[in-house]
Amino acid sequence: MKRDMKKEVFREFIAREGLKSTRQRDIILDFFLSSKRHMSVEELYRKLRARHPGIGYATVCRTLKLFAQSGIAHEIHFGDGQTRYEHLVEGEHHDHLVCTGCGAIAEFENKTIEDLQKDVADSHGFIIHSHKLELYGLCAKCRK
Amino acid sequence: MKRDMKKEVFREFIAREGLKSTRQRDIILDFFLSSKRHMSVEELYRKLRARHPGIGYATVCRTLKLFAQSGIAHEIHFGDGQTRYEHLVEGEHHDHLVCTGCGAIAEFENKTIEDLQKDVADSHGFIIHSHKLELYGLCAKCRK
DNA sequence: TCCTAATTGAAAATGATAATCAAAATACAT
DNA sequence: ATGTATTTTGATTATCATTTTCAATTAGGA
Repeated sequence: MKRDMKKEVFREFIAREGLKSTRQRDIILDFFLSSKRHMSVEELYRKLRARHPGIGYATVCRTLKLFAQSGIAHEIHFGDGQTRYEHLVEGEHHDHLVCTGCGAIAEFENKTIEDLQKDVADSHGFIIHSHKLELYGLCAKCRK
Repeated sequence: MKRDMKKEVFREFIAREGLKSTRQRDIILDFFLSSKRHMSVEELYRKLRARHPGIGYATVCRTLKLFAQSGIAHEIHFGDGQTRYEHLVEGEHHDHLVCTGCGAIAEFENKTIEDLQKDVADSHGFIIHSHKLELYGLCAKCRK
């Protein structure tokens, strides 16, 4: 399934780049893939540390960056100074609804919006490589 | 016109909050309003400093934050670790096209996209307070 | 003018990430 | 299995943009 596919993609990335497969990378990858999406580095480190006290913060940072480079994860910034990573299969994309009340994050995709973005870019002579769309507000629970 | 209106809005903000009108705030406001949009704090500080050597970095940071609070400016983050401010009249809104080649920034507005965003939010039970849409790619010059 | 509270600028603190570096681990050839 | 060159690790230190601190200054009302 998807999970093993990502592990395979990362394995290939490691091999292609001449990097090494290590105990720490395996542990972090397993933990990352079985965690909820959109975890901040700090949060992931804290939770991982409870089970694997030996792993350093620097290693977690480095390894998450590698996940992003390999294409199995994506780095996201919501403007709160925390870097978050979400696991993601290559080519997949979605945008975020962020609740400013409780911090909940919902994902969505909207083909029409993406098409309109392309139109906007065209009219300015730009070629888009990536985009970021975030909607901030209150979720159903918090708006009460 | 717009420029004086913003100065007036800020003046009212200062009064309402029980803050004081100072020489530094006046200088920074004038400089900010007559500068190009999307300046980073560092860039603004550097240019301001050339004309007014006495003003400290901390004061510039603090004052720009006040501009944002008063509603005459908006804080933006493009993910490069630099905070930028743009001057803006209350209620105005636009999104950005960012050239990853030369750093050029173009602005756009698209009512249809905004409407679709609202639809998305509705379908998730969210109420949107703000949003961020950034398109990253190459501008006409850099794509050659 | 006087007085109190806000503001300033310089320097130190913060907070998240990145770089350094000696020690440990890995991959590969033998 | 062993050696060895190379990469990786974890602890520590550095970085970088912003914030905070704090004593000195300044604003604005009494």
